[in-house]
Amino acid sequence: MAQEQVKIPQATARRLPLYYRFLNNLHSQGKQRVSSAELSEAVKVDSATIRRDFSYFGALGKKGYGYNVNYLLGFFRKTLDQDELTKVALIGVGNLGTAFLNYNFLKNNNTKIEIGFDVDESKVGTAIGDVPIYHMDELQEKLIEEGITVAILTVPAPVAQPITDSLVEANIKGVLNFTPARLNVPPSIRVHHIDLAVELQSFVYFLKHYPITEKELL
Amino acid sequence: MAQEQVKIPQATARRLPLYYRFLNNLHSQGKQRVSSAELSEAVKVDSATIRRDFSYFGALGKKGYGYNVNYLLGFFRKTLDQDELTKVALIGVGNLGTAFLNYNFLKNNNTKIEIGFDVDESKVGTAIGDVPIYHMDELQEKLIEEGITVAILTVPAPVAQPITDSLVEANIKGVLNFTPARLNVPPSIRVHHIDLAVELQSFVYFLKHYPITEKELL
DNA sequence: TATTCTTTGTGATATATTTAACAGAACATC
DNA sequence: GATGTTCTGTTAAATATATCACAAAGAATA
Repeated sequence: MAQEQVKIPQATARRLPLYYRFLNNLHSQGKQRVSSAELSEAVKVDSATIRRDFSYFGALGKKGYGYNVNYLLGFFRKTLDQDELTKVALIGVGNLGTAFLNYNFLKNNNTKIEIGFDVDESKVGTAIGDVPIYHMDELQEKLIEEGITVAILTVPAPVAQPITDSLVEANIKGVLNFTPARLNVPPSIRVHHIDLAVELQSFVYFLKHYPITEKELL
Repeated sequence: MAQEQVKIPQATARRLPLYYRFLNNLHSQGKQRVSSAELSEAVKVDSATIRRDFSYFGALGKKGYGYNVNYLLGFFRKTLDQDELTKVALIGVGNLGTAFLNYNFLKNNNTKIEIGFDVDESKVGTAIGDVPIYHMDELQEKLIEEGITVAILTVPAPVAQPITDSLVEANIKGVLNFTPARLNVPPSIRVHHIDLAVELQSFVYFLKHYPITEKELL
């Protein structure tokens, strides 16, 4: 498993998949080179931040030229383990879950939803976006069988914790939690929480209380 | 429109809706008081961070006692403008959009999706979770008519920019963008970008490259 | 009332992240 | 080549965020 020499800041790590996607776009548009300023325009991240981010991986660009799209893409492919597939399970095939299944992470990706689970008998046995749906009763068995260690949790809030306990027993290592519940897990397990209601509410709060500054208007 | 005396840090502002929700939970469980340590356990935020967050609004607690749930709830209700409803439009009634419509922000909320838009004729004229769906052609007319200034964008990536341009013309002030596209908008308009694919990919990157530290295992 | 216990609010500090600014390397042009 | 231009990589500084640690206020108990 690839491990950086020097630890990459988390903020940088979060932007890597974004850079990767836009580099892919540029590549398929036939672009050969790109400057941090151009990339900044596309991904809406300050160009100094982009240069700094890239510099954690060494000198990837050339002064006066910019970055070679192919080279950068190849580099990130390796760095982001694009060759090594991570299998993901989706727990809860409601509207949000179905959105994930239909998205199913396009081409060029190292991440694939392999299996879905729900309690709804009308969904069990079907496939959505080529992903087979199993009954929640088979959760542990199937996860262990497939060696899946990452789960996306899109179930109703009241069952989030019991299902998480079950995931933990099935040896899961990370849970991407889209329910409003805050999960209790052993410290060896990573949970990342994305709360759509909170996102909307804090966005509205920002709109009301944080007027656009002079500086931003420039 | 309420405006703080002192600017609240953004990180704090993002946590406010979370606190508010958990305080509501406590209240409906009949709890009278809560300490920062208890709240910390529930929302998974360090207790010192919670105390600091609260302290931006003044001395809301009592030493040796904690916080009075009712008082705090009342205070946040005012602070978060829970009495003033913000109307939101949902653009794009696919799976993700439908998830939002069905969620529709429960009781006690200052945020409500009032109207949805899609191009799919089979959806136009129906209502999902009590929210009426109109054709995208009527976007500008309806938004202006209803005085809606916040939009959730859940459309396919290729149409994200043209639709955003249309939203801007209709006087929208904020866009919560769930498409992978990075939007170009005038500087007076706020965009918050939530990219589900990037979230998943960077989460997987974390799992692989950031082993749990000693400290976290305590 | 005296004593002990609890828990806040915050100064001090640590950690993390962003941004400005620019020297110098490499490109482009003549 | 010589000259001017472009654009990186990075130093320094600013900004933002989180956490420790503890005095002091008040609650609880005896």
